[in-house]
Amino acid sequence: MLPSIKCQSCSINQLCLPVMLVESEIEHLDSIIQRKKPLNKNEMLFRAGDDFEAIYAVRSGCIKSYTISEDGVEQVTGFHLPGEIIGLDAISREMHPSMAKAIETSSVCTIPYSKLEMLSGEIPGLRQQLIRVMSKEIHDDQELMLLLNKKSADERLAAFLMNLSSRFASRGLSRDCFNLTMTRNDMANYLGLAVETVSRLFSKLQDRKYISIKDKEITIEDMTGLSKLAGTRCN
Amino acid sequence: MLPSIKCQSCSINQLCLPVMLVESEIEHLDSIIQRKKPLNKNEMLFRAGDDFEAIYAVRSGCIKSYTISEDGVEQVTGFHLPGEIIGLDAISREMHPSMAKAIETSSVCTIPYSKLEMLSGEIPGLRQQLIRVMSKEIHDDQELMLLLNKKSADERLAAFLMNLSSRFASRGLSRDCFNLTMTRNDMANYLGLAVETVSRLFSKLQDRKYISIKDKEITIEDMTGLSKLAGTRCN
DNA sequence: CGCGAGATTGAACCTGTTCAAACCGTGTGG
DNA sequence: CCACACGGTTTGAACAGGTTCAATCTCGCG
Repeated sequence: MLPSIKCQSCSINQLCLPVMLVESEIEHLDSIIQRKKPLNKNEMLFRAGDDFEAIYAVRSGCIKSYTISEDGVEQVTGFHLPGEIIGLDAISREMHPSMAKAIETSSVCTIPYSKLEMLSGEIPGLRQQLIRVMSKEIHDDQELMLLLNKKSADERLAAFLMNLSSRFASRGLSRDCFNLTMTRNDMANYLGLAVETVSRLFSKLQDRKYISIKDKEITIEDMTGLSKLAGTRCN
Repeated sequence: MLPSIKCQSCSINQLCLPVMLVESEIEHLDSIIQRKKPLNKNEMLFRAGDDFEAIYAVRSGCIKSYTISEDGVEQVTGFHLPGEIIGLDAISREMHPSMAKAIETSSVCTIPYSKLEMLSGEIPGLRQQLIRVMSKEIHDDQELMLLLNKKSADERLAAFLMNLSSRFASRGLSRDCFNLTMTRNDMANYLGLAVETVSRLFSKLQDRKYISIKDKEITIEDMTGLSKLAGTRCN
């Protein structure tokens, strides 16, 4: 518990649950939130089958969420950046159907759901924001389905990079230079491709001067080109 | 407006928003719901870009929801049976990002969102159920992503049929004999396959006595076999 | 009867997978 | 301090699942 960190002063509170709240309401929300010590790389936040107690807001770092099918195949369902909420898929069954793991040192805010649910009865703005966040997740998932179902490997990777880029930008970070903290494996899994394919595509995108990569750091050299690739083009 | 139809007497109210409500609350909910005349086959319920006014509950028939990407490619995102709620992806942007069309004669209940939002401040059970429905949709979408990303064509079709089967069963209908109201094209699109592939797979599943098809009516002859196919197997 | 949308079947093709090998960087223990 | 092991990445070559294109079939409907 780190009492010094509060929603009121959190740099990303405009991306998170407090968006529509006034000062006094934020204080109220803040009072139910628990903040534990940061998770180390590869540490689990929750596992499939765990009782549903709380939803989580990413404060820093990056959390990977994924499911495992009966036959043991892993499916990465998302990479969550600061301000994003995790665990919403657990509400309906009161049990986590998916897992969440830190892919780099990350801190999260724990929001006990029963308290949030009560509070949302009192604060209309909180209720609205929670529902908006869920609605956005539904919408984003549908976009992802389109991506996975209808696009070629090139388009998928380009779209993935553009998506990351704009999410970093909306957090006040650079839109054309950022770290790819996840492994090639995780990316490939998320995009429904083989690792080898992703690796080849990175090489190709570099050859064609769309991007350049140094270690984990990617620089988008030709944003319009890449976005065109993500959209319509086929090769 | 058909005043004779009410949530209180609706045969599927235990699958719909009223699940957790007591009689008086259901009445209240019912009072804000509008019921128009049924939609004909191929009639649109809403279009992408439409202002978000309401969410919809399917009462009878089947509604297909789908998106269209910038480059005009259609992606079917779901087939909605009675009791299911449509339009939840529109809340966050106050605009419909997707389309919904009746694929057979269907009736829907229109639930004006501003009124629902207000009512959900007064009725905790309604708020909870709305959030559960959204949570379930998030979860279902993730399962679908796994299906599209990690499974072979055979597994996809088998899983699709099993999914329909169990949804019909939970509506008190036969779990092993039902109508496939959607076209092969829609199924293929939804599953991320070519029409031809779906057609071939149906033939194959019939040859191997998993199912039999007569016109639009499918009978599942070997439920355990089909579910095994949907799960682990590969050919 | 004949038209047209949807469904089925066949055959060639292509994108992305799989298998295999090598490479690179980092942390660990002798 | 170096050797080595190991996870992650890259590259090459063969393979396969599903697509694409084209032709035919079926059925409902004017």
